[in-house]
Amino acid sequence: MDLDKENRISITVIRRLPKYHRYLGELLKKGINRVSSKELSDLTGFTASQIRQDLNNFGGFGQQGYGYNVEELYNQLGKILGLDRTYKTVIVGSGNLGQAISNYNGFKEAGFEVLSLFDKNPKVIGLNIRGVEIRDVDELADYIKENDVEIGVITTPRECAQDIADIYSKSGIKAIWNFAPADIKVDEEVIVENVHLSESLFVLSYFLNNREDYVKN
Amino acid sequence: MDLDKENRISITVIRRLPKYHRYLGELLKKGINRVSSKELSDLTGFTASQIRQDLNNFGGFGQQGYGYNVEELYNQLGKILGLDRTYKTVIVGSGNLGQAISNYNGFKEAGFEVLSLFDKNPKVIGLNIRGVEIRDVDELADYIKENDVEIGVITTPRECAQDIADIYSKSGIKAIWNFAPADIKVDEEVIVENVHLSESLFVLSYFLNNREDYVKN
DNA sequence: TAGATTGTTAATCGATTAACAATC
DNA sequence: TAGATTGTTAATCGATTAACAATC
Repeated sequence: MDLDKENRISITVIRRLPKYHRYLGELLKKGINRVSSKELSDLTGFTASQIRQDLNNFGGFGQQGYGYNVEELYNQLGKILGLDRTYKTVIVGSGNLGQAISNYNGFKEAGFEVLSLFDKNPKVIGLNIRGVEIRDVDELADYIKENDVEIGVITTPRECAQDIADIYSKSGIKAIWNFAPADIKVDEEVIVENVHLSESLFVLSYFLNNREDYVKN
Repeated sequence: MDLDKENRISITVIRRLPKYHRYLGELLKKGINRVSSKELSDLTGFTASQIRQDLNNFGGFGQQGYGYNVEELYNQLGKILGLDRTYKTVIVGSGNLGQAISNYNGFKEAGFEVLSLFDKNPKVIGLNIRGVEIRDVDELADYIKENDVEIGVITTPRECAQDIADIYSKSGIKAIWNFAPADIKVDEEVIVENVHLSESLFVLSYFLNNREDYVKN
């Protein structure tokens, strides 16, 4: 029997965690310090039963007859998601999308610090975007090693994505956040999270043309 | 028995369609005119059995002993996804993310035409971003009605998202592509597709800290 | 104590995979 | 015809929901 497989928490559970975390953060900001699975269900749209199941994968955070302590659960989920530390990050592709990510304060607040942008266009190399310099992509590998960069973002055109992924992979980066509409191939140990915007738009388009298949959530 | 429910194609199937479509487009560009479910499996990472099941939800596009005709399947999937026509689109929030979407040729090529950007910042109203004007958000409702806009994008900060969603909803927009980190509430008949970038990043962060749970795909 | 709500097991539901007859 | 590969049914697997004892 494969114990790893037995204990592994399924991806469907993990993808719900950020939403719990977000709503708990909102409750916390409102000064609410207690929440039941039923109330979380009303907020998130997931069933109360599912929420209790999900959370119990990581431990018994609740208390019978009471519910969950908002602050504690928020912090626990933050820890589970790895939001209790910071991550050195670089972005390759300094176009609008790269800049959008670089400038977004929400990521910085969550611990994702963009050290540098990279591009191959000489016209933009050297520019400074709200305090973040654009460097030559030729320097990427060295920069990653020298600065212990852990996360690499790809916001280049599709054609360049695999090349950048190769550099990332060889330079020992731990995870790649890929926005290019391509499925990049990397070494086993590198984690890849894709954001395929076209796919999302096409799903929207599908439902626009097939309303009868559309169910909220 | 609810026939609607019986016939409804599940969201998990629909979310795989854009990937099939993308790889078929690549095969087509390479001049390959025939593909088997086994070959599509190697490309996409889904099982051949699943691919055949998925496609058969929409009709028997294949031929025993032969496989699928690349061009025909590509066109059929495009039709299923609604990519055989164009969509009038507006974007509210003319920051980097809004501009990234407005400028991206891939969406235009797929039929999504950005008519206008909108913003509430007087400093940017009137500017022209690669041929797309930034208008005052006060004109949004009228503009949508006058131009029969079908799709509205939200690339504003979180705080404004619900307000924009309300305007969209009241103006008769058919679908909202939401990038704000909030779950907007709209009328039943409006389709909402969310792109929650933080959630994607947090999942990446989870796997970075829990490698043993990471499985490709 | 009585009421509320969790943690957890069992039941159900749905999605994926396996298998193979049909047939090109 | 022989080989290949689909379309489709049945089997398996996994995820969600229901139920309720435990307990705060």
